[in-house]
Amino acid sequence: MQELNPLLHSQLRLAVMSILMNVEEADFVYLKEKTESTAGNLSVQLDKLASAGYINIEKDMSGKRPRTICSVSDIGRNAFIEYVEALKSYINI
Amino acid sequence: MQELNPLLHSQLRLAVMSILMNVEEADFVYLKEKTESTAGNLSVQLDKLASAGYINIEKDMSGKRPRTICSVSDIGRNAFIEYVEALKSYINI
DNA sequence: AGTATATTGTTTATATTATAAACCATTTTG
DNA sequence: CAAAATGGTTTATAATATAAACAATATACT
Repeated sequence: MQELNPLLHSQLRLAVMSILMNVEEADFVYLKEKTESTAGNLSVQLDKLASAGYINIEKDMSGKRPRTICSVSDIGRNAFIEYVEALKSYINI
Repeated sequence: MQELNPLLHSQLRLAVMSILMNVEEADFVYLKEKTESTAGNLSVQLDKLASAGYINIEKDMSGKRPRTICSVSDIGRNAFIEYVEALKSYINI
């Protein structure tokens, strides 16, 4: 059986990646609402994805309020695709 | 976003369920080899699946060596199917 | 104007989970 | 008979996810 990338095999991180795979970019607040997560949890998981190079995080302080903008990187996109392939071997689709 | 049943969203437990979905039954040794897990880890995860009623465990001591035989229950089968459906909303298949 | 509340996060603490190490009973092998 | 293998379980440790507490600024209220 193939191994499931542990970084992606987490509900919240998978949700974030899933969203980012389908949009150019998404900010912290949007991700928080979409995933229905707490800010703390989201913050931690975004850091992990960024540390692995799966997403790019840009902190924009130019506006009145801080804004954290995330987008998936090529590495992240490939990892996600590989994860999905591995997953398919568990659930027969 | 739908929630992913935490009991199934674990690599080893998912692997076990995935195997059991496709066979009548499987014993401890077979599951251990297929999943390449340690005995301790497998023992714990099988217990969890059994506690949730997802699998039936029959301990056969009739032979020379003990034998632990597992099979998926109806509850487990339904939970697995639901899990897969939820998962599909994350990875667009 | 000054205080209260909301926004946008981060950091730290706690609970849960997964994993591995240690152990036990029996059985086979040399 | 002693040593190793089989088939596990129990307990300890490491990793992870989650939540609670905190901080800095911005907006709203009186």
